[in-house]
Amino acid sequence: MAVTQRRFDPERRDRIISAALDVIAEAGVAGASHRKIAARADVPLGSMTYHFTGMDEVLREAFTRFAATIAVRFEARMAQATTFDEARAAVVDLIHEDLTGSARELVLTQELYTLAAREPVYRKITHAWMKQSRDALVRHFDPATCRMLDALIEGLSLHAALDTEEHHRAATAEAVARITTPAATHH
Amino acid sequence: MAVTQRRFDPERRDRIISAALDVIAEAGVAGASHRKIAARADVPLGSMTYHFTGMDEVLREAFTRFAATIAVRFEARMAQATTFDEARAAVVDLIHEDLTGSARELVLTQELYTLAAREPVYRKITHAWMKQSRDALVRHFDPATCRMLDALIEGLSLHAALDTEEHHRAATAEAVARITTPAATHH
DNA sequence: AGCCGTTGTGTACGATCGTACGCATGACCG
DNA sequence: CGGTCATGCGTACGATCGTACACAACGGCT
Repeated sequence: MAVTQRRFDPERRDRIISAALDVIAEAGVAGASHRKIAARADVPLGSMTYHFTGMDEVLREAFTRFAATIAVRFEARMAQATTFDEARAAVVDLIHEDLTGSARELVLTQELYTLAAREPVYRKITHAWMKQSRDALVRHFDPATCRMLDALIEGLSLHAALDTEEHHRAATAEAVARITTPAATHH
Repeated sequence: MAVTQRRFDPERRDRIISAALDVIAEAGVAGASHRKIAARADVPLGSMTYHFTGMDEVLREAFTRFAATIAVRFEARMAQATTFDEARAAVVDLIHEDLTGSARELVLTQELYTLAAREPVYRKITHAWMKQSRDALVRHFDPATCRMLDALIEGLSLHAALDTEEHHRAATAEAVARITTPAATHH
């Protein structure tokens, strides 16, 4: 019956990972089960244990892909900028366009951080993500500033996403301007 | 005989909430169950449904208490400062002493944020927390700066906690100095 | 063409979950 | 001092979970 196409289906594994991200976005890591993910990916339950050693492996691969996706967009956004001012503007765009809009991405990011807070394995993923972000920034700013700016982006995005009142671009731009301006040395 | 004191035992409810925080810190919201929490609090399973309508209520009260605890410490730290420079130093201390050290608090914070990212009910808790933090800052900085500084604190704490390499106080101090120094106006 | 081994699937089991509900227990009042 | 009723507990049930394992389905080799 033209049905199964069982051997050599590399797409199956990918579909499971995508489905896992969907399920996690909707129900959280807490609510993600082999059964739900299998149903969402339209694969039999047995496929889960066949393709993955356990839920941990699914989560690790899912979040690795997720982090890579976001990081690539981050890099693309920063690569467009050529001048210092454009770089600053790009950061503001990044916070307001990319990192704030989607509830799905906010949720997935937080789920990942929660895992990373508890288990070092997931921290590798966040660490790679952070490094990739800083590498995208270092073309425009000095290394020390990159760290501060990266942290500021993180905080502003999170607060903008969780806060009820709207955050204005002007305020973000001001914050970015400040953090990228060396303070007068004093002692 | 002063023993069981079944009626009017307000301590029981509190113990359950404390136990819930312990369990969540260890096993995450995902791994927290009525049974585990009851066992940890040394109360019968039936007490869970008796004192709370469901897990949601337990989580809400637990995280409300947690957020209040952290916020109070935040306020205490900031209240010690009298001058502008002391306030800046207090912020640096806050990041390095209070917010980075404990794995338990990192985990609980992230678990809360994850819930807040998905459900508005929990966002009320984070919102109140953020407001309380900003109120503690506003004695020393202007409102706009408070928002930026609050976001910076969030980002720096998170990155310091998740990053493998050590973050130095000097870098934090520099970031705080920058964010609390108005940028030269330009247009 | 027909066997064979790899690849993938269906199912059944034991554990654990939240919740409902009947009953013990002790406080309070007459 | 004893009856009554709100308070709190033990237990049992149905649902859902991850996983093991027997077996179906096919490509390749002779």
